Amino acid sequence: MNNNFKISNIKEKFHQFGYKYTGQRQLVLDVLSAHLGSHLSSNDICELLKQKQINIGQSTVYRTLVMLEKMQIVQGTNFEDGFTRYELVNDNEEHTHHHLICTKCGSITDIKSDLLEDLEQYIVDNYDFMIKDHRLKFFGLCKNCKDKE
Amino acid sequence: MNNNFKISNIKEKFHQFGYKYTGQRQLVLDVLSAHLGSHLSSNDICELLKQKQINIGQSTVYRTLVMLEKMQIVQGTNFEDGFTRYELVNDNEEHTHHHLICTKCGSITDIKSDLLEDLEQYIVDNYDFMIKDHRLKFFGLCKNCKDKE
DNA sequence: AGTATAATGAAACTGACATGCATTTTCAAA
DNA sequence: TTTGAAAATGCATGTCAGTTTCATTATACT
Repeated sequence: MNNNFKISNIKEKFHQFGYKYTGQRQLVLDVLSAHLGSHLSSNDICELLKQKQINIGQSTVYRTLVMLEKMQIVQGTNFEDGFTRYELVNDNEEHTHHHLICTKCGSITDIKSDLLEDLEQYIVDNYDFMIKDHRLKFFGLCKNCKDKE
Repeated sequence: MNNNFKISNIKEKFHQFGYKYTGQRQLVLDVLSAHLGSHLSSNDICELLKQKQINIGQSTVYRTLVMLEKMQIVQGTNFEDGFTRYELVNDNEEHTHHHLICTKCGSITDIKSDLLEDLEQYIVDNYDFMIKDHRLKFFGLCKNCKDKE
C-alpha cells in the first residue's frame, strides 16, 4: 500500500462524512504521519507546526482531531497524564491496540498483537455484553528503567 | 473477614503512612463502603454526604481520595466521561480488575476474573517490560441495551 | 496544659477542553 | 468563471474537574 493510495483513501473518508479536506486538516495529518509511533497531544501538534513556521488555531487542531477520531483515522488515548494523546490508526487493526507505559520514564510502546480473544469470548459467554472495542494498558518498567533499578 | 478487622486494617495503613484517621476520612470511606459496586466521583461523594446532612469540603474529599489511592485502599479509574471515579479495592485482588462499559446507557460492570496471564507472559517474553499493573476496559452494549437494539 | 504538626475547607487558581461568533474559504451549481 | 450557501477557521472567551493557597481548627506527643 503506497502513500498516495492511503491519502486518497483518507480524502474519500472525509467526503463520505461530508467534511472538507482542507489545508489545515492535511497539515495535522502530515504531523501525525511524520511521528508514527508517537502519541501526540493537541498541543504537541500545534507546537510541532509552529516549529515549521505554520500557525493553525488550537481550536482547529482540536476540532480536527475530534473529527479524525470520529472517522476512525486517529485514535485518542488517555494515558492518565492529563492529556488526550492521538496516533494514526493502522488500517489492519480491527480493534484498538495495547500500550506499555513506563511508570518511571513515561515512554509508551505499542503492542500490535491482539491476544484478548479468549477473554472476550469469556465475557460474551458470561456477561452477555456485546464488545465493540477495548482499551488495555500495562503499567510497569520499560527495559531501560528496569535495568537501571 | 469481618468489618471490624477491615477497619482496624485501614487504620493501621493510615498509621503506616503517617496519616491521621480523622472523622472526615472515615466518612468518605463509609460512603465508599455503602456503595460497593458503584464507581463514585469526588463530587458524587460530596453529594451523597450532603444527603445525609454532612458537609465536607470538596478539597478534603479530593485529598482523601488521592491519599486512599496512594495507600491502595481505593482505585481511581478514568471512564472517559470527564470524571475520575473511585471504588474500594478488593484485598484479594492482586491486580486491577476490568470494566465493561456500556456505550449507550453508561453502566459499568466489574469483571473479577484475571484472564490476562497469557498476554502478560507474552509481553514479558517479547518486550522485556516489567508489568506492575494494568487497566483494561471493554466498550460495547450491556445486556439491556443490546436487547433493545 | 502547651506546643509542634497535620488536617480542614472556603475561596481562588489552573489548564485542558469546548464553544460563540465574525470572518474566510470551499465547492458545486449556474 | 462567477456566485452563494454551507462549512471551516481562529481569536476570544467560557466551562469545569482538578488543584492549591492560606487562615483556622484539630490532633497527638511531651
